[in-house]
Amino acid sequence: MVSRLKIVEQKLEQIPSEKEGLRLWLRIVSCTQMVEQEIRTMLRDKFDTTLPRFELLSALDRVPDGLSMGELSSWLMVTKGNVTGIAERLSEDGFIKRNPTPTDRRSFCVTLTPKGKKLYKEMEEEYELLLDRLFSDVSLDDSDTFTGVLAKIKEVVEEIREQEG
Amino acid sequence: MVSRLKIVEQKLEQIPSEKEGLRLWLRIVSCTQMVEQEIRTMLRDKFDTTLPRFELLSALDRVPDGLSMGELSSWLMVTKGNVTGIAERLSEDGFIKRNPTPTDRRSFCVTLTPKGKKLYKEMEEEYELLLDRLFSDVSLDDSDTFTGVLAKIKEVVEEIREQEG
DNA sequence: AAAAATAAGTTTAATCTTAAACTAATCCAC
DNA sequence: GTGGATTAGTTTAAGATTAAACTTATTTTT
Repeated sequence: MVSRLKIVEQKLEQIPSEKEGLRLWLRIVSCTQMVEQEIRTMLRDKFDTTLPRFELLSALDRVPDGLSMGELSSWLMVTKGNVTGIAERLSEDGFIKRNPTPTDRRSFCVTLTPKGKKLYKEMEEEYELLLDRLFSDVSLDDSDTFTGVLAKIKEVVEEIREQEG
Repeated sequence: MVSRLKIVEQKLEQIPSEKEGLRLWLRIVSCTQMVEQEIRTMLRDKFDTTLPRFELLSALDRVPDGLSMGELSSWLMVTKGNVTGIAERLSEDGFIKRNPTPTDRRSFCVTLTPKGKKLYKEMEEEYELLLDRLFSDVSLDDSDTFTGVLAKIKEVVEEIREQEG
């Protein structure tokens, strides 16, 4: 049977080098999963919370006037139903508030409560500390190239979406 | 309220430029989510299946001798409990088989059935076609830089894990 | 060889996630 | 202003995901 430690490397070694797109994609995915795991572990150990909850609070912190459920869904790139659930639990715990919108009775304006703001500030500090540490070895030049590649990929996705629906 | 289309861009604009690590991380995450969404949609529309199921079949296809549940868990970078569930459903549908291991009665050697192999081959073709398309604009040079950056980040994660757990 | 430690895999309980169907409110065309 | 389309958000049903507790088997220690 296959050696345990080499599993992830083996994954890439077995891909023919002409499949450059596939190799690159698998590298991105595994890196992303590793970094996310670090963030999750930190959030759980230090704040007994989850990444989706943190991300929702983070969105609200950046837009002090609040966001609607649909805007949160776009911002977080998850379905509206998903936002409903996370927001419900955060609301029960008193971290966010769903304010009615005067101009549209279907809509809410979701904002952080003082309690939520306070918690977020504490989490944000640890979060940015962790990211600084994780990305410390990436030079500004590399970062620029990297950003450019990501932008290209996103553009292609957007093109495909326009073409196909 | 905030314009719908610009939500994701606004997310990045609001981050101070000195927080380079954070910016880069958010770009990676949003790109990854977009690409994953395309893959998920393709798998659902064309094969009525999900990404985790595809990934498990993919792992088994690359190691014809089979993988244990624990190896699948490492390969896919998810918990063992998660693998149990996905493998159970794939097994019910007749795409994989869990063979007993003669040397260890606790362990299984999971392999693709002929039906599973056939399905995977069809999916693989579409999958690679999609990835080629998505990554077509990325030059080999950029790809190298990109891979280098990803490797650096992974190394840092591994260092942190050695230090702390 | 018995006891203790480790390892493989499952189970549990909770949360996350999605797509699709749904309800209610708003908008728009006429 | 009525009727049809759109939009905001929820609900539903199924699957994915996790961490922690657990069961059983293997290995190590003494």
